Amino acid sequence: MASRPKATILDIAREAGVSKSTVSLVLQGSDLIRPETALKVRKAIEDVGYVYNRGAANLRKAHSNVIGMVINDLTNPFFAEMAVGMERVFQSAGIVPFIANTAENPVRQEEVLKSLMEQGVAGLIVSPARGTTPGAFRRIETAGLPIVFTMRRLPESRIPVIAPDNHRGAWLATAHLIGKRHRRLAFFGGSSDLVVYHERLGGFREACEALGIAKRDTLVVEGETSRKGGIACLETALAMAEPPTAALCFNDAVAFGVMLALRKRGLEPGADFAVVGFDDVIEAQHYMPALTSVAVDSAGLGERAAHVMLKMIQSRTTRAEDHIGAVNLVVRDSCGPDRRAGMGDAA
Amino acid sequence: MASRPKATILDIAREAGVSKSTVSLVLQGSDLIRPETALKVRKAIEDVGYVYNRGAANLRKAHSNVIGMVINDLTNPFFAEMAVGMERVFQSAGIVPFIANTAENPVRQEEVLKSLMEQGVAGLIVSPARGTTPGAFRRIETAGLPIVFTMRRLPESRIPVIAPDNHRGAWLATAHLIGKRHRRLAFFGGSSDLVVYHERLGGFREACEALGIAKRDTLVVEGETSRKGGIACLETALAMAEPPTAALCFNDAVAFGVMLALRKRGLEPGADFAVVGFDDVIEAQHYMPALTSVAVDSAGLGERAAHVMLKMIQSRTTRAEDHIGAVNLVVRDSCGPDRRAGMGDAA
DNA sequence: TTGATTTATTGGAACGTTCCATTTATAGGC
DNA sequence: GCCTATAAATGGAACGTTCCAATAAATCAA
Repeated sequence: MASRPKATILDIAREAGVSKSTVSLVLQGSDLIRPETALKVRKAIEDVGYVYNRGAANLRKAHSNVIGMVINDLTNPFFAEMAVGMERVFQSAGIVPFIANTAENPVRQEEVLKSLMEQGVAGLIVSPARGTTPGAFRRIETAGLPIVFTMRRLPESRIPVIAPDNHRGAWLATAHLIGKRHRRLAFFGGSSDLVVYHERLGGFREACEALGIAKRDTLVVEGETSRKGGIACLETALAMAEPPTAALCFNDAVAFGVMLALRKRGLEPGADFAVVGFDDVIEAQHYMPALTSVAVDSAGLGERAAHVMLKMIQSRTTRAEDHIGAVNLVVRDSCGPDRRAGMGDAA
Repeated sequence: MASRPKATILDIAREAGVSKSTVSLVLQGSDLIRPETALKVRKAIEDVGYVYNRGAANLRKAHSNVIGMVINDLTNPFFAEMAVGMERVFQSAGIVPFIANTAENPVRQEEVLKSLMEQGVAGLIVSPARGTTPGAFRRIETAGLPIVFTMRRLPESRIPVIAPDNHRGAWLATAHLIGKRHRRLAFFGGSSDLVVYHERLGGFREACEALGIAKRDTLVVEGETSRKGGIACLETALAMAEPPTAALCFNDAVAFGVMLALRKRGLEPGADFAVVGFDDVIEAQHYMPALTSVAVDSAGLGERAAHVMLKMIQSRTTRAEDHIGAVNLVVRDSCGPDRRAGMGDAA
């Protein structure tokens, strides 16, 4: 019961009547060992309740087989799905990734990265926390540790990025709204300290311009990227003199918030006000009404990132191509045509 | 750029013109070192781009400061919240927990546990995967490693458990339904290989019996603990000769599925069929109609589990009290009275 | 000045592995 | 029988820390 001094390969060696080197070789599955000897050793390993000390091994081997995944928000199903996609790939490569959550806190992120590095990880996949300072990854870069970013990029960093085509996604969604006869459009949620925000907002703006929506007929409301943020955005938008009739939301959480706020005001999402989300989390298809959203295949991007990381480790390089994942607009029930525009047409 | 041989305390010592012992002491913040010397050393640390090798340190120190959290399903917001609760506690204790996902796969769980142990974790918090074999944790127990279970318990294990009061929660929810005049009740979702299932179903059964619902008027449908499972459960239930008018669901995901299936059949959840969930995930309050559910405070239980773990590590013990968390029923809009019963009364 | 005491610093062994260079045992060729 | 080739097993140094015991330097009491 009491934790006796834990067994080492020397204990195994004694138990099996061989040398520590032999035990080491058995542990590594070497074929230099006679099968009967290996069997004997394996039995001893069981008997003494041995657990391998990877720390000691890494001291000699230099390269571990653990990879760190640093996620900005695990409670967001979008990032959770991405993490699971990565895990799938690593599992089949015989690697156990350790996940750490930063909760969008750059300080926490710093601690987490430090700890992971001290642990001697072979590589790092990071979805950076909001407000990450540009220098936060310099230590890692100078250490020559393979690292990739997912979903988010940092302003002037040269670290490879695996992310969806935010610009095109926003463009598609905006074009869809315009195609439904909406003429006064809003962009809801997000804040300008995120590169993703600029990408999505940029797509929105360009689509508006290209498809003949005047700048004065567009409204941009920054806000939290959560349901609460969405609720707030809608409130401010509807308080305007000439409120928009449709909104592209920074992400699905914001969109859900907008739909809730509409309902609370007795308005029907889709019929009375069109809303499009971004990310297409699983909940999107289950909401009432089902949410039209830009699908980014988070799990697929996670897998991709994992593959890139594996290749980097294998080829001992610290460079890799960026990958911009395809997106597509999944049209559901949350954006009918602008009613007033419709009526105007018919009349 | 190319990864030069990484710096060690010896490099620092040379750079700063002191001995490695001095560097080691500085690293540990010892007050045996003259402040000016410490400063000099710290500068050298920066200059050579040193990263601490915890593996090497653990070789001597025996006790690491990393804790493993093994979660059965990170994509389930219920478990994600719990994980975040734990993290909060560990963070303020200066500990970085490593999270690993098992995706309800006992084989994967085995790998993950092995890897965590090899890494030399100081303790383990585990939410066991479904179908975990009873012997899966023997290695850990014999190693004398502190371990606690959260949310789920194993049949004959003596490992401490932090879990909600499932029995009472189910009792409360069932009583609520009966109080709403429902007389034919169902229990939807879950499967009997989970202890939690028996606890919740037991609460349901006892409440029925105590409050005068005959066993033949209750229906139990096993199923996946997901939306899909909920949909399937409702289908089979409504295909019965005398279908139930209300259901307690194994968890919220099942409840969401049931509500979706009702809508698909043109029935209104709440008015036409009452549904109660379990866990009270954040989405519950945002659904239409808002879901009545048994709140278990997953984040709180996570925090509790983390505290227990810290205490175990600190007191070098492997035993701890079980903790059964209080639950309470959050009544929202998803269960009106049985219409027929109501009409019968009025007539 | 000398010896005792305190304050800073240091060398060296130890931790549990891996892996190279050896040694020992086994087999084959003649 | 001896020599060589192959197969199997082994000892020892090294990896980067910590920490004890020891030393060196500074301070103090006499």
